[in-house]
Amino acid sequence: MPDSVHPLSNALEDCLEAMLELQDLCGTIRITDIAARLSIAKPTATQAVARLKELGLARQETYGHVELSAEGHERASSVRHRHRLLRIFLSEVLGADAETADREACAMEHALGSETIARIEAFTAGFTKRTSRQDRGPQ
Amino acid sequence: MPDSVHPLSNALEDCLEAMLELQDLCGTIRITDIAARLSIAKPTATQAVARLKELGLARQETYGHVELSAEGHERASSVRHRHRLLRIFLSEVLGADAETADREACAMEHALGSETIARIEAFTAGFTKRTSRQDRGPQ
DNA sequence: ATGATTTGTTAGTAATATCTAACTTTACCC
DNA sequence: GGGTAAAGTTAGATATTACTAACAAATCAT
Repeated sequence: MPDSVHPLSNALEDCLEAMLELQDLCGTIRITDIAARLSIAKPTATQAVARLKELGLARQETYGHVELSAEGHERASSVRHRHRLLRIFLSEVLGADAETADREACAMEHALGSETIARIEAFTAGFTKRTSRQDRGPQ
Repeated sequence: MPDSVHPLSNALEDCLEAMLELQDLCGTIRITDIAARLSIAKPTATQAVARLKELGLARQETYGHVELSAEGHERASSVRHRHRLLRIFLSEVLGADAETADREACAMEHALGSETIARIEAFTAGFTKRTSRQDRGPQ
């Protein structure tokens, strides 16, 4: 492991998450696409990637394409997991509309520790089961 | 109204909240106490208050004591309300320990819109009622 | 009332996250 | 293959939030 569990800023976590999504969606990660996805200017994306490189979470040779390191991929997956979970919680459990759920999931994903995330996960799972069993279900 | 609903940064919302608590606890608001409550250096507190003054949310004559304006008080109350609600939600509904609930409520309070806050409020109220009616309750 | 303590401010620095403008590379097309 | 378009970088500026060190003002206690 390159470095212990340095906490990342919101901006860097968002960048990692965008990178993972782009990886899965396009097969490659480009500065321009990161910038578009996060609605930031390209130089801002360049700089964020530079920081992630310093932290050992990304790799890129100048003017080349960007890659997540193993650790970067892990961190990114964790962020994405939180995001998805919170989105579901906000929409399914609380009844928020899709757009609000996504926006606020993105804001919350940086605020909660893994313990709380696990609690929300369990709670959401229970809620969904309870709710989907319309009236009587299996006993 | 001095200014429309300028969104405030987390730091400024935290400052307003601390000021309101100090107002209620001590009757006065001092830079030193704001700094202590937020665990920031005194010059940082001075600076935050200066910004709040510019925004019409606080009043203070140099070296004098600090006050919330009517609008500042409103905003502060809103932040505190969110904080308290989220703390209850995290501890009562999700079962987080008191310390975690408070810390993460403080982080979440800046991330959620009033609509979502209202949803959490309703949900928590329902949950508490449902849960406190131990087994049978009325009917 | 004066000297020491506490409180508050100023000044200067740093890190983060932004931006725009200008430049350099790379890629693509004919 | 050479020129344009797209992608990426560099440089320089700004705002926010934070700090420490040094100073000024207010309070307090004897």
